[in-house]
Amino acid sequence: MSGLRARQKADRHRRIIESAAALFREAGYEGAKIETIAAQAEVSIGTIYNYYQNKGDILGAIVSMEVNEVLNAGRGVVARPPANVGDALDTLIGIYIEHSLNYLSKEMWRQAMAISTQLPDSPFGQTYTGLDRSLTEQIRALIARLQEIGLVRQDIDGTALGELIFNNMNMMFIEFVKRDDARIPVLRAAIRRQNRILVAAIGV
Amino acid sequence: MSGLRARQKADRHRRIIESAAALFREAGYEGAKIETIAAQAEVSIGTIYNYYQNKGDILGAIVSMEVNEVLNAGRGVVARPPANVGDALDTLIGIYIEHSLNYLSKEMWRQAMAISTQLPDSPFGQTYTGLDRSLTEQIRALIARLQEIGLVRQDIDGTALGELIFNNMNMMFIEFVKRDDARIPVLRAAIRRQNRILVAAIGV
DNA sequence: TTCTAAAATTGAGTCAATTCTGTTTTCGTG
DNA sequence: CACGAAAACAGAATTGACTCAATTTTAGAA
Repeated sequence: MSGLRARQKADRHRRIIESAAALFREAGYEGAKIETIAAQAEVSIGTIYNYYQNKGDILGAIVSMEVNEVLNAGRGVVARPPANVGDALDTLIGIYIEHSLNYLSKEMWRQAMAISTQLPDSPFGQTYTGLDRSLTEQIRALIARLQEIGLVRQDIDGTALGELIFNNMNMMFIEFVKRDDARIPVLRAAIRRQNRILVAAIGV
Repeated sequence: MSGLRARQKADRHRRIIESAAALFREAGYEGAKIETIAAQAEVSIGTIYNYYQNKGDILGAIVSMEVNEVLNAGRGVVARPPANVGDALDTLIGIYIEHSLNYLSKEMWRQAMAISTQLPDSPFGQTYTGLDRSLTEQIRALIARLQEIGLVRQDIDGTALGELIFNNMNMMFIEFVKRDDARIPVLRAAIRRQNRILVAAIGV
Protein backbone atom coordinates (compact mmCIF):
# COMPACT_ATOMS: atom_id res chain seq x y z
CA MET A 1 0.00 0.00 0.00
CA SER A 2 0.87 3.62 0.54
CA GLY A 3 1.13 4.07 -3.21
CA LEU A 4 0.58 7.34 -4.97
CA ARG A 5 -3.18 6.86 -4.92
CA ALA A 6 -3.39 6.43 -1.16
CA ARG A 7 -1.17 9.41 -0.48
CA GLN A 8 -3.13 11.69 -2.79
CA LYS A 9 -6.33 10.55 -1.15
CA ALA A 10 -5.10 11.38 2.33
CA ASP A 11 -3.82 14.70 1.13
CA ARG A 12 -7.10 15.63 -0.48
CA HIS A 13 -9.01 14.61 2.63
CA ARG A 14 -6.83 16.91 4.68
CA ARG A 15 -7.14 19.81 2.24
CA ILE A 16 -10.93 19.50 2.14
CA ILE A 17 -11.27 19.43 5.91
CA GLU A 18 -8.90 22.34 6.37
CA SER A 19 -10.64 24.48 3.79
CA ALA A 20 -14.02 23.63 5.22
CA ALA A 21 -13.01 24.29 8.80
CA ALA A 22 -11.60 27.67 7.85
CA LEU A 23 -14.68 28.61 5.87
CA PHE A 24 -17.14 27.39 8.50
CA ARG A 25 -15.37 29.64 10.99
CA GLU A 26 -15.32 32.65 8.69
CA ALA A 27 -18.68 32.41 7.02
CA GLY A 28 -20.61 30.00 9.20
CA TYR A 29 -21.90 26.63 8.09
CA GLU A 30 -24.70 27.90 5.86
CA GLY A 31 -22.50 30.64 4.49
CA ALA A 32 -19.81 28.22 3.40
CA LYS A 33 -20.57 27.12 -0.13
CA ILE A 34 -19.40 23.72 -1.33
CA GLU A 35 -18.16 25.45 -4.44
CA THR A 36 -15.90 27.66 -2.34
CA ILE A 37 -14.66 24.81 -0.19
CA ALA A 38 -13.84 22.92 -3.38
CA ALA A 39 -12.00 25.86 -4.91
CA GLN A 40 -10.01 26.47 -1.74
CA ALA A 41 -9.07 22.79 -1.48
CA GLU A 42 -8.22 22.77 -5.18
CA VAL A 43 -10.52 19.90 -6.01
CA SER A 44 -13.79 19.80 -7.89
CA ILE A 45 -17.25 19.70 -6.41
CA GLY A 46 -17.62 16.11 -7.49
CA THR A 47 -14.51 15.08 -5.61
CA ILE A 48 -15.83 16.48 -2.39
CA TYR A 49 -18.91 14.32 -2.82
CA ASN A 50 -16.68 11.39 -3.49
CA TYR A 51 -15.13 11.84 -0.06
CA TYR A 52 -18.18 12.92 1.91
CA GLN A 53 -21.80 12.01 1.28
CA ASN A 54 -23.03 15.51 1.99
CA LYS A 55 -22.10 18.84 3.47
CA GLY A 56 -23.02 17.67 6.94
CA ASP A 57 -20.47 14.88 6.83
CA ILE A 58 -17.70 17.41 6.38
CA LEU A 59 -18.82 19.20 9.50
CA GLY A 60 -19.14 15.79 11.10
CA ALA A 61 -15.48 15.04 10.59
CA ILE A 62 -14.60 18.23 12.45
CA VAL A 63 -17.04 17.56 15.27
CA SER A 64 -15.65 14.06 15.71
CA MET A 65 -12.16 15.39 16.22
CA GLU A 66 -13.39 17.80 18.87
CA VAL A 67 -15.43 15.24 20.77
CA ASN A 68 -12.63 12.71 20.67
CA GLU A 69 -10.31 15.24 22.25
CA VAL A 70 -12.88 15.82 24.95
CA LEU A 71 -13.24 12.10 25.59
CA ASN A 72 -9.51 11.86 25.89
CA ALA A 73 -9.32 14.69 28.36
CA GLY A 74 -12.06 13.03 30.39
CA ARG A 75 -10.02 9.86 30.89
CA GLY A 76 -7.80 11.58 33.42
CA VAL A 77 -10.74 12.48 35.61
CA VAL A 78 -12.13 8.95 35.53
CA ALA A 79 -8.74 7.55 36.46
CA ARG A 80 -8.18 9.92 39.39
CA PRO A 81 -11.49 11.55 40.38
CA PRO A 82 -11.81 14.27 43.04
CA ALA A 83 -12.61 12.72 46.42
CA ASN A 84 -16.18 13.97 46.47
CA VAL A 85 -19.09 12.93 44.29
CA GLY A 86 -20.31 16.42 43.42
CA ASP A 87 -16.84 17.65 42.51
CA ALA A 88 -16.08 14.55 40.50
CA LEU A 89 -19.14 15.03 38.31
CA ASP A 90 -18.58 18.74 38.05
CA THR A 91 -14.98 18.25 37.01
CA LEU A 92 -15.81 15.78 34.26
CA ILE A 93 -18.72 17.82 32.96
CA GLY A 94 -16.58 20.92 33.22
CA ILE A 95 -14.04 19.37 30.88
CA TYR A 96 -16.71 18.54 28.35
CA ILE A 97 -18.20 21.99 28.40
CA GLU A 98 -15.06 24.06 28.60
CA HIS A 99 -13.48 22.24 25.66
CA SER A 100 -16.62 22.33 23.58
CA LEU A 101 -16.10 25.68 21.92
CA ASN A 102 -12.39 25.24 21.16
CA TYR A 103 -12.80 24.47 17.49
CA LEU A 104 -16.55 24.65 17.02
CA SER A 105 -18.69 27.75 17.20
CA LYS A 106 -22.18 27.57 18.63
CA GLU A 107 -23.55 27.80 15.11
CA MET A 108 -21.50 24.79 14.05
CA TRP A 109 -22.76 22.84 17.04
CA ARG A 110 -26.33 23.73 16.20
CA GLN A 111 -25.87 22.49 12.67
CA ALA A 112 -24.14 19.34 13.79
CA MET A 113 -26.86 18.50 16.28
CA ALA A 114 -29.58 19.29 13.77
CA ILE A 115 -28.05 17.07 11.14
CA SER A 116 -27.60 14.22 13.57
CA THR A 117 -31.31 14.15 14.37
CA GLN A 118 -32.41 14.94 10.83
CA LEU A 119 -30.32 12.22 9.20
CA PRO A 120 -29.62 9.68 11.92
CA ASP A 121 -28.59 7.06 9.37
CA SER A 122 -26.09 9.17 7.46
CA PRO A 123 -22.44 8.47 8.24
CA PHE A 124 -22.28 11.50 10.47
CA GLY A 125 -25.59 10.72 12.14
CA GLN A 126 -24.26 7.35 13.17
CA THR A 127 -20.93 8.75 14.27
CA TYR A 128 -22.62 11.39 16.38
CA THR A 129 -24.83 8.83 18.09
CA GLY A 130 -21.70 6.81 18.78
CA LEU A 131 -19.97 9.83 20.32
CA ASP A 132 -22.93 10.45 22.59
CA ARG A 133 -22.79 6.85 23.64
CA SER A 134 -19.09 7.14 24.44
CA LEU A 135 -19.71 10.18 26.60
CA THR A 136 -22.50 8.39 28.45
CA GLU A 137 -20.20 5.44 28.91
CA GLN A 138 -17.47 7.66 30.32
CA ILE A 139 -19.83 9.13 32.88
CA ARG A 140 -20.92 5.61 33.77
CA ALA A 141 -17.26 4.67 34.16
CA LEU A 142 -16.73 7.58 36.54
CA ILE A 143 -19.66 6.39 38.64
CA ALA A 144 -18.27 2.88 38.71
CA ARG A 145 -14.94 4.31 39.83
CA LEU A 146 -16.64 6.26 42.60
CA GLN A 147 -18.41 3.09 43.67
CA GLU A 148 -15.07 1.28 43.86
CA ILE A 149 -13.62 4.05 46.01
CA GLY A 150 -16.68 3.82 48.18
CA LEU A 151 -18.05 7.30 47.53
CA VAL A 152 -21.18 6.04 45.81
CA ARG A 153 -23.53 3.41 47.18
CA GLN A 154 -23.04 -0.04 45.70
CA ASP A 155 -26.73 -0.61 45.08
CA ILE A 156 -27.08 2.34 42.71
CA ASP A 157 -28.01 1.47 39.10
CA GLY A 158 -24.91 2.90 37.47
CA THR A 159 -26.13 2.53 33.91
CA ALA A 160 -29.40 4.35 34.52
CA LEU A 161 -27.60 7.03 36.53
CA GLY A 162 -25.02 7.60 33.82
CA GLU A 163 -27.74 8.00 31.24
CA LEU A 164 -29.67 10.37 33.46
CA ILE A 165 -26.65 12.59 34.04
CA PHE A 166 -25.56 12.57 30.43
CA ASN A 167 -29.03 13.18 29.03
CA ASN A 168 -29.60 16.11 31.34
CA MET A 169 -26.20 17.62 30.60
CA ASN A 170 -26.61 17.12 26.88
CA MET A 171 -30.04 18.73 26.81
CA MET A 172 -28.69 21.68 28.80
CA PHE A 173 -25.83 21.95 26.33
CA ILE A 174 -28.26 21.95 23.43
CA GLU A 175 -30.19 24.82 24.97
CA PHE A 176 -26.87 26.53 25.62
CA VAL A 177 -25.76 26.46 22.00
CA LYS A 178 -29.19 27.61 20.87
CA ARG A 179 -28.73 30.92 22.68
CA ASP A 180 -25.79 32.95 21.47
CA ASP A 181 -25.80 35.01 24.64
CA ALA A 182 -25.76 32.01 27.01
CA ARG A 183 -22.58 31.80 29.08
CA ILE A 184 -20.58 28.78 30.20
CA PRO A 185 -20.42 29.58 33.94
CA VAL A 186 -24.19 29.93 34.09
CA LEU A 187 -24.62 26.64 32.26
CA ARG A 188 -22.28 24.87 34.64
CA ALA A 189 -23.99 26.30 37.69
CA ALA A 190 -27.40 25.16 36.42
CA ILE A 191 -26.14 21.63 35.82
CA ARG A 192 -24.50 21.55 39.25
CA ARG A 193 -27.81 22.53 40.80
CA GLN A 194 -29.62 19.73 38.98
CA ASN A 195 -26.98 17.17 39.83
CA ARG A 196 -27.11 18.16 43.49
CA ILE A 197 -30.35 16.18 43.76
CA LEU A 198 -28.64 13.10 42.42
CA VAL A 199 -25.52 13.58 44.47
CA ALA A 200 -27.59 13.68 47.63
CA ALA A 201 -29.32 10.47 46.59
CA ILE A 202 -26.34 8.34 45.67
CA GLY A 203 -23.65 9.28 48.20
CA VAL A 204 -22.88 6.72 50.89
CA MET B 1 -62.21 44.26 11.58
CA SER B 2 -63.17 40.83 10.29
CA GLY B 3 -63.42 42.25 6.80
CA LEU B 4 -62.95 40.25 3.67
CA ARG B 5 -59.20 40.48 3.97
CA ALA B 6 -59.09 38.93 7.42
CA ARG B 7 -61.44 36.12 6.49
CA GLN B 8 -59.52 35.25 3.34
CA LYS B 9 -56.34 35.25 5.35
CA ALA B 10 -57.66 32.82 7.93
CA ASP B 11 -59.05 30.62 5.20
CA ARG B 12 -55.76 30.54 3.33
CA HIS B 13 -53.88 29.75 6.53
CA ARG B 14 -56.16 26.79 7.11
CA ARG B 15 -55.89 25.55 3.55
CA ILE B 16 -52.10 25.73 3.61
CA ILE B 17 -51.84 23.83 6.89
CA GLU B 18 -54.29 21.18 5.77
CA SER B 19 -52.56 20.62 2.46
CA ALA B 20 -49.18 20.51 4.13
CA ALA B 21 -50.27 18.12 6.86
CA ALA B 22 -51.76 15.76 4.29
CA LEU B 23 -48.68 15.88 2.12
CA PHE B 24 -46.22 15.48 4.99
CA ARG B 25 -48.11 12.31 5.96
CA GLU B 26 -48.18 10.93 2.43
CA ALA B 27 -44.79 11.92 1.14
CA GLY B 28 -42.83 12.78 4.27
CA TYR B 29 -41.42 16.18 5.08
CA GLU B 30 -38.62 16.15 2.53
CA GLY B 31 -40.86 14.63 -0.09
CA ALA B 32 -43.48 17.33 0.21
CA LYS B 33 -42.63 20.09 -2.24
CA ILE B 34 -43.68 23.66 -1.51
CA GLU B 35 -44.91 23.81 -5.07
CA THR B 36 -47.27 20.92 -4.41
CA ILE B 37 -48.49 22.30 -1.12
CA ALA B 38 -49.19 25.59 -2.88
CA ALA B 39 -51.09 23.91 -5.71
CA GLN B 40 -53.15 21.83 -3.31
CA ALA B 41 -53.99 24.86 -1.18
CA GLU B 42 -54.79 26.83 -4.34
CA VAL B 43 -52.37 29.62 -3.57
CA SER B 44 -49.09 30.60 -5.14
CA ILE B 45 -45.64 29.81 -3.83
CA GLY B 46 -45.16 33.44 -2.97
CA THR B 47 -48.25 33.44 -0.80
CA ILE B 48 -47.02 30.52 1.25
CA TYR B 49 -43.87 32.47 1.98
CA ASN B 50 -46.02 35.41 2.90
CA TYR B 51 -47.66 33.30 5.61
CA TYR B 52 -44.67 31.25 6.77
CA GLN B 53 -41.02 32.23 6.76
CA ASN B 54 -39.91 28.83 5.56
CA LYS B 55 -40.97 25.25 5.12
CA GLY B 56 -40.07 24.45 8.70
CA ASP B 57 -42.56 26.97 10.03
CA ILE B 58 -45.38 25.10 8.33
CA LEU B 59 -44.34 21.92 10.07
CA GLY B 60 -43.99 23.98 13.22
CA ALA B 61 -47.63 24.97 13.15
CA ILE B 62 -48.60 21.31 13.07
CA VAL B 63 -46.19 20.35 15.85
CA SER B 64 -47.55 23.12 18.04
CA MET B 65 -51.07 21.77 17.77
CA GLU B 66 -49.89 18.30 18.76
CA VAL B 67 -47.86 19.46 21.75
CA ASN B 68 -50.65 21.70 22.97
CA GLU B 69 -52.99 18.72 22.97
CA VAL B 70 -50.46 16.79 24.99
CA LEU B 71 -50.10 19.63 27.48
CA ASN B 72 -53.84 19.69 27.83
CA ALA B 73 -54.05 15.99 28.45
CA GLY B 74 -51.34 16.33 31.07
CA ARG B 75 -53.38 18.79 33.14
CA GLY B 76 -55.63 16.01 34.37
CA VAL B 77 -52.71 14.08 35.81
CA VAL B 78 -51.32 17.12 37.57
CA ALA B 79 -54.73 17.84 39.07
CA ARG B 80 -55.33 14.29 40.33
CA PRO B 81 -52.02 12.38 40.37
CA PRO B 82 -51.72 8.67 41.23
CA ALA B 83 -50.95 8.22 44.92
CA ASN B 84 -47.39 7.11 44.35
CA VAL B 85 -44.46 9.13 43.07
CA GLY B 86 -43.23 6.59 40.54
CA ASP B 87 -46.68 6.03 39.08
CA ALA B 88 -47.43 9.74 38.96
CA LEU B 89 -44.33 10.46 36.88
CA ASP B 90 -44.89 7.41 34.73
CA THR B 91 -48.49 8.40 34.03
CA LEU B 92 -47.63 11.94 32.99
CA ILE B 93 -44.70 10.86 30.86
CA GLY B 94 -46.85 8.10 29.44
CA ILE B 95 -49.36 10.65 28.23
CA TYR B 96 -46.64 12.67 26.53
CA ILE B 97 -45.16 9.68 24.81
CA GLU B 98 -48.31 7.82 23.85
CA HIS B 99 -49.86 10.92 22.28
CA SER B 100 -46.71 11.92 20.49
CA LEU B 101 -47.22 9.90 17.34
CA ASN B 102 -50.91 10.70 16.88
CA TYR B 103 -50.46 13.26 14.15
CA LEU B 104 -46.73 13.35 13.69
CA SER B 105 -44.59 10.59 12.25
CA LYS B 106 -41.10 9.99 13.58
CA GLU B 107 -39.72 11.61 10.47
CA MET B 108 -41.75 14.73 11.11
CA TRP B 109 -40.52 14.84 14.70
CA ARG B 110 -36.94 14.50 13.52
CA GLN B 111 -37.36 17.39 11.15
CA ALA B 112 -39.10 19.53 13.74
CA MET B 113 -36.41 18.93 16.32
CA ALA B 114 -33.67 19.52 13.80
CA ILE B 115 -35.16 22.81 12.70
CA SER B 116 -35.64 24.00 16.24
CA THR B 117 -31.95 23.60 17.00
CA GLN B 118 -30.81 24.77 13.59
CA LEU B 119 -32.86 27.96 13.59
CA PRO B 120 -33.60 28.72 17.24
CA ASP B 121 -34.58 32.29 16.39
CA SER B 122 -37.05 31.48 13.63
CA PRO B 123 -40.72 31.69 14.62
CA PHE B 124 -40.90 27.95 14.97
CA GLY B 125 -37.63 27.72 16.83
CA GLN B 126 -38.95 30.10 19.45
CA THR B 127 -42.29 28.34 19.63
CA TYR B 128 -40.63 24.98 20.08
CA THR B 129 -38.44 26.26 22.88
CA GLY B 130 -41.58 27.64 24.51
CA LEU B 131 -43.31 24.29 24.23
CA ASP B 132 -40.39 22.54 25.88
CA ARG B 133 -40.54 25.08 28.64
CA SER B 134 -44.26 24.43 29.14
CA LEU B 135 -43.66 20.70 29.41
CA THR B 136 -40.89 21.25 31.94
CA GLU B 137 -43.18 23.55 33.84
CA GLN B 138 -45.93 20.92 33.88
CA ILE B 139 -43.60 18.33 35.32
CA ARG B 140 -42.53 20.86 37.92
CA ALA B 141 -46.20 21.47 38.72
CA LEU B 142 -46.74 17.76 39.22
CA ILE B 143 -43.84 17.66 41.65
CA ALA B 144 -45.23 20.63 43.53
CA ARG B 145 -48.56 18.85 43.71
CA LEU B 146 -46.90 15.72 45.07
CA GLN B 147 -45.14 17.86 47.66
CA GLU B 148 -48.50 19.31 48.72
CA ILE B 149 -49.96 15.84 49.09
CA GLY B 150 -46.94 14.87 51.11
CA LEU B 151 -45.56 12.26 48.75
CA VAL B 152 -42.40 14.20 47.97
CA ARG B 153 -40.08 15.71 50.53
CA GLN B 154 -40.56 19.43 51.07
CA ASP B 155 -36.86 20.24 50.88
CA ILE B 156 -36.49 18.97 47.32
CA ASP B 157 -35.52 21.58 44.70
CA GLY B 158 -38.61 21.21 42.52
CA THR B 159 -37.34 23.39 39.69
CA ALA B 160 -34.09 21.50 39.31
CA LEU B 161 -35.88 18.19 39.61
CA GLY B 162 -38.45 19.13 36.97
CA GLU B 163 -35.68 20.10 34.58
CA LEU B 164 -33.77 16.92 35.27
CA ILE B 165 -36.79 14.74 34.57
CA PHE B 166 -37.85 16.65 31.48
CA ASN B 167 -34.36 16.82 30.02
CA ASN B 168 -33.81 13.13 30.47
CA MET B 169 -37.20 12.23 29.02
CA ASN B 170 -36.75 14.58 26.10
CA MET B 171 -33.32 13.23 25.24
CA MET B 172 -34.68 9.70 25.39
CA PHE B 173 -37.51 10.75 23.12
CA ILE B 174 -35.06 12.26 20.66
CA GLU B 175 -33.14 8.99 20.51
CA PHE B 176 -36.46 7.20 20.13
CA VAL B 177 -37.54 9.16 17.06
CA LYS B 178 -34.09 8.75 15.56
CA ARG B 179 -34.58 4.98 15.38
CA ASP B 180 -37.51 3.89 13.25
CA ASP B 181 -37.52 0.48 14.89
CA ALA B 182 -37.58 1.80 18.46
CA ARG B 183 -40.78 0.92 20.32
CA ILE B 184 -42.79 2.93 22.83
CA PRO B 185 -42.99 0.30 25.61
CA VAL B 186 -39.21 -0.09 25.58
CA LEU B 187 -38.77 3.66 25.73
CA ARG B 188 -41.13 3.96 28.67
CA ALA B 189 -39.46 1.14 30.54
CA ALA B 190 -36.05 2.75 30.08
CA ILE B 191 -37.29 6.08 31.40
CA ARG B 192 -38.96 4.37 34.35
CA ARG B 193 -35.69 2.72 35.19
CA GLN B 194 -33.86 6.05 35.12
CA ASN B 195 -36.52 7.81 37.15
CA ARG B 196 -36.41 5.06 39.75
CA ILE B 197 -33.18 6.58 41.05
CA LEU B 198 -34.88 9.91 41.50
CA VAL B 199 -38.03 8.46 42.96
CA ALA B 200 -35.98 6.72 45.62
CA ALA B 201 -34.25 10.00 46.41
CA ILE B 202 -37.24 12.30 46.71
CA GLY B 203 -39.92 10.18 48.36
CA VAL B 204 -40.76 11.00 51.97
C1' DT C 1 7.24 -0.76 -21.76
C1' DT C 2 2.40 -1.30 -23.01
C1' DC C 3 -2.09 -2.14 -22.09
C1' DT C 4 -6.49 -2.59 -19.54
C1' DA C 5 -9.66 -2.59 -15.86
C1' DA C 6 -10.72 -0.21 -11.83
C1' DA C 7 -10.69 3.97 -9.25
C1' DA C 8 -10.97 8.79 -9.04
C1' DT C 9 -11.95 13.24 -10.84
C1' DT C 10 -14.52 16.63 -13.21
C1' DG C 11 -18.09 20.20 -13.85
C1' DA C 12 -22.24 21.01 -16.31
C1' DG C 13 -26.87 19.88 -15.25
C1' DT C 14 -30.92 18.95 -12.02
C1' DC C 15 -33.87 19.99 -8.41
C1' DA C 16 -36.33 22.32 -4.87
C1' DA C 17 -36.36 26.09 -1.43
C1' DT C 18 -36.41 30.81 -1.16
C1' DT C 19 -36.30 35.65 -3.02
C1' DC C 20 -37.76 39.42 -5.68
C1' DT C 21 -40.35 42.47 -8.39
C1' DG C 22 -44.30 43.77 -10.73
C1' DT C 23 -49.43 43.28 -10.39
C1' DT C 24 -53.79 42.89 -8.19
C1' DT C 25 -56.93 43.39 -4.40
C1' DT C 26 -58.67 45.59 -0.34
C1' DC C 27 -59.59 49.36 2.67
C1' DG C 28 -60.57 53.86 4.33
C1' DT C 29 -61.60 58.50 3.00
C1' DG C 30 -63.51 62.50 0.59
C1' DC D 1 -68.60 56.20 -6.10
C1' DA D 2 -63.69 57.27 -7.04
C1' DC D 3 -58.99 57.24 -5.59
C1' DG D 4 -54.49 56.46 -3.41
C1' DA D 5 -51.93 53.88 -0.15
C1' DA D 6 -51.09 49.65 1.91
C1' DA D 7 -51.38 44.78 1.98
C1' DA D 8 -51.38 40.43 -0.50
C1' DC D 9 -50.49 37.77 -4.34
C1' DA D 10 -48.21 35.63 -8.25
C1' DG D 11 -44.73 33.16 -10.44
C1' DA D 12 -40.34 33.86 -12.85
C1' DA D 13 -35.63 34.14 -11.47
C1' DT D 14 -31.99 32.96 -8.26
C1' DT D 15 -29.31 30.08 -5.44
C1' DG D 16 -26.77 26.40 -3.77
C1' DA D 17 -26.60 21.39 -2.60
C1' DC D 18 -26.13 17.35 -4.89
C1' DT D 19 -25.97 13.93 -9.20
C1' DC D 20 -24.16 11.70 -13.10
C1' DA D 21 -22.07 10.59 -17.50
C1' DA D 22 -17.84 11.42 -19.58
C1' DT D 23 -12.92 11.75 -18.98
C1' DT D 24 -8.52 11.09 -16.77
C1' DT D 25 -5.36 8.73 -13.82
C1' DT D 26 -3.38 4.78 -11.51
C1' DA D 27 -2.02 -0.02 -10.52
C1' DG D 28 -0.31 -3.94 -11.87
C1' DA D 29 -0.20 -7.85 -15.30
C1' DA D 30 1.84 -9.43 -19.55
